Amino acid sequence: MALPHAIMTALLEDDMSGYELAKAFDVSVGLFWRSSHQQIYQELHKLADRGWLQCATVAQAGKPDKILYTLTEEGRDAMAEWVLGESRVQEGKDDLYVKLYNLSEDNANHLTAEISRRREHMMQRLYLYEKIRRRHYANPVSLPVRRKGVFLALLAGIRQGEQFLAWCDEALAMLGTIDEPVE
Amino acid sequence: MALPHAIMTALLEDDMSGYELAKAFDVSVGLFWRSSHQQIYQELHKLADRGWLQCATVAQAGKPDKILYTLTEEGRDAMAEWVLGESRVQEGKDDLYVKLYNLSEDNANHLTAEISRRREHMMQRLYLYEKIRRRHYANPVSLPVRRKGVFLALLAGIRQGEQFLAWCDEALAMLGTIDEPVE
DNA sequence: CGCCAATATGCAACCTTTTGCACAGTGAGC
DNA sequence: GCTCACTGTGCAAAAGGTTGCATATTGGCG
Repeated sequence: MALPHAIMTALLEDDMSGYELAKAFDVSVGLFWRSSHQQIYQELHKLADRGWLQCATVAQAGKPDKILYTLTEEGRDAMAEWVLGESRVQEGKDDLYVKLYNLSEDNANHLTAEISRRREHMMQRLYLYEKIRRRHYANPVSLPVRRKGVFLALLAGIRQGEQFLAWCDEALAMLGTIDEPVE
Repeated sequence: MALPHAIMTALLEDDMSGYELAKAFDVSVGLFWRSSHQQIYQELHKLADRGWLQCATVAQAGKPDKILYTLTEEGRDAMAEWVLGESRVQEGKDDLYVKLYNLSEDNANHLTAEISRRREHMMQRLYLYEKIRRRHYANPVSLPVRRKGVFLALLAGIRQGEQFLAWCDEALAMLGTIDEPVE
């Protein structure tokens, strides 16, 4: 289970509140381990209880108070240890492919539309990836070690995305040859 | 949630028992929606209660009795309806990438080993995919409609797998440039 | 006969994730 | 003053999934 570690990863460099964390997630580790703000708040409590995070209420000008979380030494140690553990192969779960097992003349149009939507969604995702890449990882060879790891994760996202677009095109071409049912 | 529908998909062509289903899963829909036998047995009960499956105890020679499940008309209707619904984009969750966010000299060797293991695992998976492809989907254009859908799912698996292997090689090359810490 | 492996089904406890809701402070605009 | 949007935190219930155990039949091997 990686959520607590994904959260601590986000806190490696910056102290953050739950709200900030939830937003930062959308453009960093969260790209590889998504979760909702409810889950994040809950997990932050657990991590603080375990002594891996420390928290402090901070007053802000023009905004409600926030609770700032800081990674403790114990937290850093736990992270280092976790990385050295076994990680299980993540098996895919995507109902799009289950639906494809049920392809028929009746639903070919619908599935075509779903794949188009997925394609569109992935294009946006790739646009985000490329923006991050250009901004922070233009020259990967010169990066410090940790950032090289982040770059590799980003690269995996980019490659997967590009591959998915190509598959969508193949799939759409094939689905285009299926005739609609006569009414 | 697609588990019930993945199960019904597996029962589209053949009636099966929970045990047979669990095994069939490993080489068909289960490739895209994995689940444990416990979950399958549980779900079969629910589906039978809902009237989407019918069950019958069957005596066997040389083996314990089994409970054979058959898709009902209601079940088929529910499937057809489900395919036409919205399916949400499946966000990836893989701790390998979270771990890469924590790359350091201390864990580079470990992560190299993990990626190698993943690569090996994916090679085996691809071998299975290719075996299925050669055996059943050598000439996709001539397939009946439903089988074309299955082929497209298979193709997605193959493409994703090949892309992953290529990424592993890139990652391993980059990790190879990181020096071990001096003891 | 005893033991193991394969076939076959299932419960119960637990953990994780999702869903829907609730509350409260602040600034901007009407 | 009212409403809206954004910031900020959280609970509670339900659904989904994992882990570990329990049980029973049959056939094969030593």
